[in-house]
Amino acid sequence: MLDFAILGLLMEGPRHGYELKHALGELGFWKVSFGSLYPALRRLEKRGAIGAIGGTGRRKAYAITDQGREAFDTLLKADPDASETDRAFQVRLAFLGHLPSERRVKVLEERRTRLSSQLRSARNTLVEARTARKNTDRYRLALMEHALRSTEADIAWLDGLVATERRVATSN
Amino acid sequence: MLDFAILGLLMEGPRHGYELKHALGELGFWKVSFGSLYPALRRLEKRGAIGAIGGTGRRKAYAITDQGREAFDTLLKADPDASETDRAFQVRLAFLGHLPSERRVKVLEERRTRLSSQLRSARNTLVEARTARKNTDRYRLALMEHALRSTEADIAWLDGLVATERRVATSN
DNA sequence: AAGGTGATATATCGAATCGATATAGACAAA
DNA sequence: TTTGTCTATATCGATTCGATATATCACCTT
Repeated sequence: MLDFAILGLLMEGPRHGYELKHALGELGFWKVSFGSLYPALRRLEKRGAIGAIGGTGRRKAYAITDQGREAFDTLLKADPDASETDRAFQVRLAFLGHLPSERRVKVLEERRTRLSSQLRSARNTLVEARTARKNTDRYRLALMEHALRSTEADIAWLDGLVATERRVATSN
Repeated sequence: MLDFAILGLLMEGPRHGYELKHALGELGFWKVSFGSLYPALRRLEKRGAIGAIGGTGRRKAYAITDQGREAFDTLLKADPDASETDRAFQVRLAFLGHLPSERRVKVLEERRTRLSSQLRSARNTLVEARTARKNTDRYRLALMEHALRSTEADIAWLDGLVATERRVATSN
């Protein structure tokens, strides 16, 4: 998924490593480490998906190649399987604009389905943990409740995104 | 941190691997993989922090040793440095009950400080991204806004925990 | 009783990622 | 000049992940 993210960012123009790290970090959900980033750049370069173009001084700017654009498209269009990570979804979301509108809604709704089922099982676990007989630690209960509420918030957020997407789509 | 989590769970009694995985998963923030868990168990066993006690049939139950209890205590009391991961904090929180009340409040407030500064920089990034001249993609803006709101929610949650902790502490 | 199925449980592999650290140029301040 | 801070690339060892293999147990069906 880091490869996908790098390709996505380079779709908008050349960047060097440090810039890519910051651009990813600004999205708010992934402070990628140098130990991941630089090896990934070399991976992509070896595959011919990106190419180093001369940067200023010590900087080493990379640009996406035609082959890289193809790889990005493939990853973008591959429909996310059920086991997709939170992070994988967020990366996908960051570049969702590259997909046509119907596809976007589909991605969002699949994610919603997944979160809903997570929510259901989290609720079950929580009511169990609350039974006096288990006597779960206060802080652990707090963690469970917080995770549950975060998931609820995520679902509401997704609903908002779907609503916006439909509104924008029909207004065209 | 996985080691810490395992030790913490074993503080309450012997468990086998599968149980540990589920117990961690139920906390809602970490679905640890077998590829992490079993090597961790062996790591801890080699260090003498845990010991295998005969489990039923195919199960291999582990119990914490005196040395393990010491290791747990050390990790518990080590004050978290600024670079502590989200996950590290959550694990710490899961076992915060083992600390005396004043210490708990300190941990919570340090975390709050950290999140506040994250929030500030996220806000700055967001207003920048919103300027017309940058013309940031809609979904990327949505991600940034969502991350920001999640952080706000986390802070509010922490405030609640601190309030509860103080209330409980003074009522004793 | 025999066979099938699904949940439980341990184990291991290669790859991705992390966190820490080293190095060094650019630029500013003292 | 020296000192320090920010930018930038790079690499190391350890951790964690995701996938997969394998075996056992519990339960159901025939």
